[in-house]
Amino acid sequence: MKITAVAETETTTRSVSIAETLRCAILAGEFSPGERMIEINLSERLNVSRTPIRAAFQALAGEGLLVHTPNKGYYVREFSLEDIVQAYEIRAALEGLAARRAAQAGMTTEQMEAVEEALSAGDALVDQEAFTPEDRSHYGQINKTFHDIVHAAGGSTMIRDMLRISQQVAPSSHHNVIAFEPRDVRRRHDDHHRIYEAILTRDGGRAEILMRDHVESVKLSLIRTLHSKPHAE
Amino acid sequence: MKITAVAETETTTRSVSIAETLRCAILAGEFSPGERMIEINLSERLNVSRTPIRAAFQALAGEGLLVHTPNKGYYVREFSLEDIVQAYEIRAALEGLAARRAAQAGMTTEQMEAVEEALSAGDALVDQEAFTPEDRSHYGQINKTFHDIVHAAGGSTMIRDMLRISQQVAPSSHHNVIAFEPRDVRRRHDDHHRIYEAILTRDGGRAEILMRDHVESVKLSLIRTLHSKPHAE
DNA sequence: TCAAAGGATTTTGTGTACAATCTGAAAAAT
DNA sequence: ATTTTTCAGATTGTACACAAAATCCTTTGA
Repeated sequence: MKITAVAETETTTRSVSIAETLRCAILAGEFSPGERMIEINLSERLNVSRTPIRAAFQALAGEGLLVHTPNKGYYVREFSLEDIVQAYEIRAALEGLAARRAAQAGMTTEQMEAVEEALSAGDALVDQEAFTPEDRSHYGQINKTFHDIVHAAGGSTMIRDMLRISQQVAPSSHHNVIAFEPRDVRRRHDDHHRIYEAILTRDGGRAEILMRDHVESVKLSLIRTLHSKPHAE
Repeated sequence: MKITAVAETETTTRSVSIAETLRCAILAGEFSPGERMIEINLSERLNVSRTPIRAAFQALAGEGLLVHTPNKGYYVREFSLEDIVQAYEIRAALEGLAARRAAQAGMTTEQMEAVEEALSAGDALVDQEAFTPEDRSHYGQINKTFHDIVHAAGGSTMIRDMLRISQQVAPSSHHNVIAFEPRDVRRRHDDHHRIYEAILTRDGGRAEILMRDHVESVKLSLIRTLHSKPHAE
């Protein structure tokens, strides 16, 4: 039998790992929106030449995290409030699509178990009077888990790519700013239950409508919040 | 195969103009899906060094026209039938969203005039018994005009970016392959009238539903066509 | 004949030098 | 004082050389 040399070292090129590094740094808010990304600057900080830095910049520009202006360079993309609202609209449309497809295709046993675990954990959390910041962060994770599983179950590669891009639009700073009243969180958690139910019963139309409205409600919360204190930045 | 080089205007860099050149070449089908893009090869044919070629590759990879594998290079992305179907689903969702937003926002006078012109031109075309290939190509342009105006009226920057990507998925070869029966064309042209009417009357919900179904119907045509002659390639 | 092994060739990844362009501040002119 | 001009420094764009990795082809062994 033919055995090709297996078990390669974790060979990733510098360009790829630097792109990963910078992606995390940008998403963590270590660069300000609109900030210019100076090649030689990062080249020194990361101990590589400009070449892999440029490659990483180009990759991140393709993902929409940086914007490029010829002869001027790369800048951290800044999102207007309008951009963020639009991103939620896109997410609503695409996550609705993914939920419908998930209902049509069905979930694997592992996915169902993972969703049920997330739902139970959420049940325990929202059953409190008030939320600590840790609770909020924890619920954020649970929420992400739920949506990720729906994407995995119903999202095609292309849908997931586009969802990833539209999710990057709302930077973490804004995400946390959104005032998540306990009442809103309970309502959204209840949405999760209903969406899962619709998927289980293979009701694609209902899953889609529920998911769309679920995501739209976050958009509306955002608009409401920023409307009541417009200059809260 | 001859690549028509884009004119080197002084206001843009080589990387940008080469990306433009290659984008057109790929969309025109001058490279086969899955084909490996060899840097030095193109570098000689276009009389530049490998550096701007690499930059162009990276940009095109960001747009989804090429895929990159570390240490192996860039390949022309190939789309499975499943990919194409998924792209139509995404388009249906996003174009529906754009139509709703267009209805909510309303159209400018110029946009309305352009749509009405496209609709009239279409009316004249579909009123025939049979279509020549020129007719079909002409109708394709009219169709594109209609959708572009709706995108312009209702699509945010982000929606339009994503639509552009999902429209690139179905290469021209496949596009033309789809058997557009006169009956289907007439039906779709009628859809355009109704969608426009819904936008004019500011009925966002109706505009969205009609547009979604309109795009989905193309998807279904495609599935039907490829099902009846599976190995028509 | 076939498959594995090895090396030569090709191709991509990276560093670096230099050219082209932009930026910002000081100097000159009104 | 304000605007324009100029120019030096900084930054990006491009070419090229070399290193690292993959690919291809020949050779070798059963």
